[in-house]
Amino acid sequence: MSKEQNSSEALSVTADDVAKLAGVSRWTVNRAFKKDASISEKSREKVKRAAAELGYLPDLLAASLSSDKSHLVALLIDDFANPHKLAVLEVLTKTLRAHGWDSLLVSTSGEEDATNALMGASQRRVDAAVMIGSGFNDETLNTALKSRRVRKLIIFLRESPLDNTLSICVDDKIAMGVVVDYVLQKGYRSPYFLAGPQTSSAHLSRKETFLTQWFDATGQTVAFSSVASYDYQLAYDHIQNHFADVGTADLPDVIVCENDALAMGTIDAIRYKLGLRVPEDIAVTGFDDVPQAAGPHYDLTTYKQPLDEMANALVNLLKGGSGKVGQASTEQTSRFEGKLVVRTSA
Amino acid sequence: MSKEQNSSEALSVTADDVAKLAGVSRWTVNRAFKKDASISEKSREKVKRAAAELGYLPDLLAASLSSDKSHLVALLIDDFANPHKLAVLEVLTKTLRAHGWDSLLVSTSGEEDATNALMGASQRRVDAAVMIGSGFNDETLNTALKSRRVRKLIIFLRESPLDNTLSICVDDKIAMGVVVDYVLQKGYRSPYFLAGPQTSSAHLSRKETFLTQWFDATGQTVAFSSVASYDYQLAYDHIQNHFADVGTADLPDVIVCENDALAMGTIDAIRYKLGLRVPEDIAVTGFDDVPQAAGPHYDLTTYKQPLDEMANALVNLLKGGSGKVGQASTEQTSRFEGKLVVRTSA
DNA sequence: TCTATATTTGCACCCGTGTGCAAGCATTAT
DNA sequence: ATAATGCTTGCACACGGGTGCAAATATAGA
Repeated sequence: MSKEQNSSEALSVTADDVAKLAGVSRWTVNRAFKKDASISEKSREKVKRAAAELGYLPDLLAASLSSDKSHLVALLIDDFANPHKLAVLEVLTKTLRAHGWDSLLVSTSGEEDATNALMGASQRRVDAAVMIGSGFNDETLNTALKSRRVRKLIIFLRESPLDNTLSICVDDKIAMGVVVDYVLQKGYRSPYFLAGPQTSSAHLSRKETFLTQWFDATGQTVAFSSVASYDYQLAYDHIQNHFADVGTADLPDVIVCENDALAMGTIDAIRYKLGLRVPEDIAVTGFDDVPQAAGPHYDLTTYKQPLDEMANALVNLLKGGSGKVGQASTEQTSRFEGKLVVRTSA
Repeated sequence: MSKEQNSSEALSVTADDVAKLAGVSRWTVNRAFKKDASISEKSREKVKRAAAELGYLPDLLAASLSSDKSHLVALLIDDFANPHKLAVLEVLTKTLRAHGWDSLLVSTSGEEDATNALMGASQRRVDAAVMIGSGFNDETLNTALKSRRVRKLIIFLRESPLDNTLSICVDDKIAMGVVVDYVLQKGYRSPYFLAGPQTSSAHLSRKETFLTQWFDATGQTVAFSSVASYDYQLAYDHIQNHFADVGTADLPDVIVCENDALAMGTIDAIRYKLGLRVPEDIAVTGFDDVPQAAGPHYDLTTYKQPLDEMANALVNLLKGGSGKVGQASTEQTSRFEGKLVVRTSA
């Protein structure tokens, strides 16, 4: 029986112990574990062998403390309703770990909590905080920035609304251009745009980009509405209510959704509440390409973001050292180009 | 130093700085931030004010190093395909944070990687490692345990196969009992069980529990099969292939799935490949109650685990208590009771 | 008022590793 | 063989705060 799961001595194997066994100094032990350290192969061999025998591994806490580099990144998420987040988390944690960073996952609820979370992360000396998604409004970011306790603040999957933060996201202009082209080419003429929460910032949203581009191409304005969060259920309810009493002639022929979560709610509302067919009566497009979108039920035409590439960009940013919080730069935003995944929903 | 600080200065505000400003010693500053410390309200006030002015927050790295408590928990996940994981992550991170723990998210791919991940986490002195899900086999766990570098190893959502690990999971016996009762009560007589990966351990799987209980209730054995991972697509393909050439008379009247991911794949295969109806031709049950299960498309009858309760149990375990809240035993496995969510799929 | 007791405060030492420098050693050129 | 050069190695000091104990102060009891 092991109420005590481990022996305490195993945990306290320190570089000194290894040094004694290997007959070298503690610092030589240290160097044996450092990649580009100046140490002879012979010593390294010797140390590694001793370390293995004792089960020694360098203590990252102590290392972080003295080197002032934690190799820790905080991932802040406020919206766990969107299944896309799971894919994002997977890519980010795997990519980061492959490059030597560990991920601190922090879920935040509400805006002021985001600031708390950021402060908490900073207490762990994270090398960077990555805010994933859209629920973080400008207020939050501003407060966070003012506190000045986070080394790097990176907005992931969203255009940065402030000029002193870094941002990694898809190029909405290109993306929406592709969607507009596709929708037009398929012959749809009266689109409806379903957007998520509208932030107060003046930056161009995906919705506005679509509306503008559609207007440029056709001279027509696009009807739209937005729901309070990127939530399946909200989209479902909204579409149902919004189009319940609309005559067939006035229905859109395609509903362009800001992401897949909304698109899936839209499709189900069209089918199960409006009693119409997708895509015959109303077509639907999404954004993200979540796993469910590929299933036979939704079979969603959607725009896929190059997550791997974007994760690598994040690592690059971490390695780069540029882009300190509060430091203005002209390359604050890295925009990426994804690709349209055509399926049968539109 | 003026009130205005640039970012690099702000990061290095230390307890000494606050002490100087407040006119006390560093240790008093420290106590002001500790809950049950012996310190007068007056001093605490004074220190807090000074700390606020400087923007001081105690450094968790240093604290962890010297106190040997990191207040960090590693969450190991190897299966990001299952949307249920997102809900689990949300509950765990929120609950842990509410109790003062941060979460290190580690995604592992493959068995040997799990051991690496565990070692990596131990280098950060995590208070505990929580292995979430099913992909971790006994070999992995054994290796991890042998290394003895992790303080506490907790298996979440799965029965622990070893006797020196802790486990927090749903009581499969009760859960499957509820499912068996429900299926019987609805009049289904020829069930089929679709299981996920079968671990080599001798512990009772959900599948075997169902089979046993069904046999006890009806004297009939249940046909079953298993797929290599809890994956929508695998279930979809498997059901499609398995039942493609089966005559209508030989089809099961209900397919009991080990979790919702499999159930959703099963439903879509039944509808889109076999061309049959759910539940009229074949009913389907799941396990987990993922958000998608509630949608009108699947509208899945499924068994919901009490995640909040289980997360609290985890916290309890971390605090040194037993798994079950308010229970003082040193049981290795804490089993919880969920509830059946009845919808229209069965 | 004075001592007995409880509460606050300060301090030496420790946690385990990184950094820059200088001494030690080996290798090569003269 | 000797000096110049380049690797290796050891070391003092730092990182920021926790712990237990002793000194200092406040409170209570007589």
